[in-house]
Amino acid sequence: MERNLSTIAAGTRKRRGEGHTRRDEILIAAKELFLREGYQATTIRRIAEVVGVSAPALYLYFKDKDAILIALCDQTFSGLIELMDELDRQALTPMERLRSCGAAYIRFALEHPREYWLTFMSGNTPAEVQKRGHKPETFDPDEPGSKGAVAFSRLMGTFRDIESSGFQLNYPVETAAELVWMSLHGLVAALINNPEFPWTKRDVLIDGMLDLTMRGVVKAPEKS
Amino acid sequence: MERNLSTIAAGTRKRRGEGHTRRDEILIAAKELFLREGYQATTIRRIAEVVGVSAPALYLYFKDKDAILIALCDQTFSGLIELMDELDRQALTPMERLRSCGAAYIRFALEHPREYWLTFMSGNTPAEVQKRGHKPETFDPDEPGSKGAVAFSRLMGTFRDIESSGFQLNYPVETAAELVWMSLHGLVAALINNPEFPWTKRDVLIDGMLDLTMRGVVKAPEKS
DNA sequence: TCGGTAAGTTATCAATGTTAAGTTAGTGGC
DNA sequence: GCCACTAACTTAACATTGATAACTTACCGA
Repeated sequence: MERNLSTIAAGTRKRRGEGHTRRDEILIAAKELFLREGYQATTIRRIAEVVGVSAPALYLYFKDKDAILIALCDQTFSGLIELMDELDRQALTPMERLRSCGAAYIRFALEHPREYWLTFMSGNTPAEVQKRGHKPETFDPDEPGSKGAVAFSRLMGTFRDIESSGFQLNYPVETAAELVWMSLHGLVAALINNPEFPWTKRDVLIDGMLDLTMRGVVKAPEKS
Repeated sequence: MERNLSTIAAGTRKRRGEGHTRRDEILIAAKELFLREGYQATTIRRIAEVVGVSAPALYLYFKDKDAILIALCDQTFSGLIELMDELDRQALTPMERLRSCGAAYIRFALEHPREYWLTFMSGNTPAEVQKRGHKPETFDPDEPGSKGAVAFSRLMGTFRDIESSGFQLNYPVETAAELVWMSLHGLVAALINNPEFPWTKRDVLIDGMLDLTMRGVVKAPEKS
């Protein structure tokens, strides 16, 4: 438990206008600690210690501890979006792209389980859920905490492409995208949250879930 | 936020041998508070106050705060098991029973979203996940925290019945059960955790997910 | 060079989970 | 009847936590 994490820049004070680099340092340290010890177990003081700065200094850059987590979630979502951009660049049929997208999503989650956990499963207490029951009427994709919706809308775009390329869906695009994402999330959430449970082989589960969702959502083409 | 929760039994001290009733009172109060305010937001002192007892008294009955949550999770799982018992008593074909079981699961989750959240999504920090990577070699279904596995094995039984009643599955029973449960969990987890997200209609999503999983897991019978 | 302010510090707060140590009161044995 | 035993508590305190208030430092532009 005592693996040491060297301080990033002990004693150096940032030049004027260079505060954002300190902000980045905080994010790097916080991410490392959140992933290693968990969100709750990571204290503001510990983050500050790793950065090489006093604890209250963090409040110059983040409203509170949650804001640090939200910023990190946005980073993760941006990573997912980039991952989809890459798939767009490859010459794939929309169907191929959908499956690749699903496979990439699962791979990302299982290769970075703690990051996935942090992003998709660490927030959201029931109390919070009850509180913020309202949405802002104007959607700003750059405001903290809204990169997730951007990523999801990209998935919907893939379904639109599938439909306009001649395939028939069993559901409207929104519903199809939601069902597929929910299924994949259910898979990785279970695997990540209960790694000790005696699941059947991962490869079987992954391929099984991809088959299940693809077949379930897009109509089998008529044999001609 | 100030809804008052009357104390259960202020000032009365339990007779000798009646400690377990105090334990039950603690569970009732803790459940109410956990559901209302969330796990983190609920303090040991507040639970004690509602029960009408001093804070350290809780440690006579529970090792720590987590132990209270685990006991409540077991209660929830027992409820799910009972729900399945009820379906067993109805005269249904195995296929009907599977779908009813899935529908009942979803209904339970959406009717008691906070209880579901508490049971399936509130624990499991990444740190914990890394720590308890070992399982006890002897499985005791009555030891705290293991009612979940019992409930899941019941679902597998349903798949065994389907198979032995002549249907063919696309996967081994374990895999089939896991895929179905994961999908349904993904659905309700998303709906519960992000109720403000503009999902398509719930009924469509629920029926869609049930269709998707059933069709995906059991082979369509040959038309004769 | 010097005032404004970005970038920090120290001191302190109230709240939290948990433990130590002492107290009360019911009960079985004589 | 009473007395030792112990189940069922209490009060006091601890170390840690997230967060704030108030003060300081040092860089940069005019």
